[in-house]
This record gives sequence, structure tokens and C-alpha cells, in this order.
Amino acid sequence: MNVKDPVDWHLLALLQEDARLSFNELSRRVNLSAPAVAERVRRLQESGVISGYHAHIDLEKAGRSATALMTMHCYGPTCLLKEPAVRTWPEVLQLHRVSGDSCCVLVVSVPGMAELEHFIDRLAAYGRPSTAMILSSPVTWRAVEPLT
Amino acid sequence: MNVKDPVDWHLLALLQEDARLSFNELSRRVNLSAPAVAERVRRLQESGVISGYHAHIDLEKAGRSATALMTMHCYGPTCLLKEPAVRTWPEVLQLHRVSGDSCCVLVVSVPGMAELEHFIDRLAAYGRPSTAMILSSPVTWRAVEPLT
DNA sequence: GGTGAAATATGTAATTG
DNA sequence: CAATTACATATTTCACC
Repeated sequence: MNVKDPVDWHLLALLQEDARLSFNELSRRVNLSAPAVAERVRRLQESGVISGYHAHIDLEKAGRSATALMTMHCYGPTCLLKEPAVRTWPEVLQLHRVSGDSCCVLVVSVPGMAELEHFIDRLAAYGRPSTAMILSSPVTWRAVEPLT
Repeated sequence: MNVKDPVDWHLLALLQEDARLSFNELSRRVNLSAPAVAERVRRLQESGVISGYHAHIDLEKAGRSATALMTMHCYGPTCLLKEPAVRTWPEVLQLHRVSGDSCCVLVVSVPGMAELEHFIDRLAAYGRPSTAMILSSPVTWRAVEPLT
């Protein structure tokens, strides 16, 4: 399998919690030598279990005061999912294609309501957007762990 | 402000892209000395602009084959947002309180449909859950950058 | 913000259980 | 064959300009 044993899961937990831990520090916490840890982490990266290491930014403090969940009901021929440029739009923090009534859901973050209004206009070219403001996020992110 | 100048934004871009870059490497890329970079990054952390550094995990490869967007319509007195334990449920990767018709939206990740069914039953104690499967995610995460 | 020296951390190769 | 030890290189962290 991709994640071999409990030590791998322990390393994944530690790196999800703090991606900047040194191999030395990791080695102390899992009771292995640094080279052994480096080798395990290298394998977890190669196999794609670890897809990357990212600093997370506080949206408010970075000047993004309005964040919204936007659900698209697309008109087939102009579907937003057929627009490759979406991936490059800096306002789009997430884009998920979903089953059911709607086409896809976006997490969009902008400085304020004026910019959100402009963004809604931009989406309207692809279909009918429906916006729900995110008021607060009790969980913005959670570490993936083995489920009992 | 929290982010002082273009060099801070450059550092944020680099650390969002790869949180494990050394101060030395960062210093080379922004043309500053390593101690100057370490000091700037320390300030960005202290002020809360950088909220953390996290390894991202591929859900499929970690044994989570079913991920869903669940929208809750809660019955007031038993609202899910009043349940502090939600934050500890390992299936809940995100939880957002939203404006509009519904109460909150969860991103939930489980090994398969059987576990999703059980999770829906768990949520039903708080209100009426509505589930949309995530079929694919063209954007799972995006770096925050200054908007023009 | 830069420099330089001491303390840590990393990468690699040879070696062991 | 994955983990350890040993050692050369690179990075971090001070004190000070």
C-alpha cells in the first residue's frame, strides 16, 4: 500500500501539523534515525501520498474580507468546467465538480462585496451562480488520519 | 498592515508553494540575507498572516475514496454548529457556516459509500443533511496572492 | 538589513541486523 | 533491504556592525 505502517502515519500526522519540522526533529519524535525518516518521507512524496507542503494564510489578514461558497448551475455548452482559465483565477480557492442538481461549487475569496459582485458577473457568462457567504469557518482544514 | 511590502508577498508566495523551503533558499530567491528572511517570516507568523504549514495528502491514496459536500438544514435547538465535537470528527475536513437557506456546509471524506451512509445518519441527529458527491476537484487549493 | 562564527541539520556512503 | 553510524556539506541562529 501507499502508507506502509503506523510510523508512516505518524510522520504524516506530524508533517500535516507542521510541514517545516526538520528530519532531525521528526526522527526524534518517531524514534528513528534521520536518514530513515528522510527515506520514508521521500517515498511518501514519490508515491503521491504527500501532494505538497503549503503555508496557510489568514484570509482576513491578507485583505480578503469576503469569502463565499458559489454553486453553479451551468448551461451545458458554456459550462464553467470547460473553461481552463478558472484554475488561474486568483479569487478561486477551491473548485469541485459535484453530483446532483448543480454543476460545481467554488470557494471564492475577494477583498469585499464590490469585488464579489464583479465576480458574480464574471461567472454569469457560464451559467446561473448562486452565492452563500461564508460567515465563519469552524474547520478550515483538517489533517487526514487513518479511520479506525 | 500585516503584509508590509512586495518582498513579504514574494515570501508568502514561495512558502505557499513549498512550505519546506529553507531560509537560505528563500533568501536566494528574494535577494536578501538569510537572517533578514527569517525575521520577516517570524513576523508574518506572529501577526497571524501565516496560520500554519501543512503537508497536503492525496485523499484517494490515503484510503478516502468518497468525498462529499454536505449541506445542513439544522433544527435550531440541535444545530450542528452548537456541537463542539464536530471539530474532532476526522471525517470533517472543512466546516463553514453560511448565509442563506442552509445552516452550514461540510466537506466530508470517508473510505467509501458505506461509511458515508453512516456519517449521514450521524448528522441527521442535528438537522436535515443534503449530500452532493465530489466527482473531481479541478482546484483543491490555491495560494492567496494580492489582487491587482 | 548585513556579516561571520558557532551550533544544528542534511545528504551520502559504508555497514549492520 | 530497511535502519544505523559516520562524516562532509549546508543551514540556522546568534552576536555585532
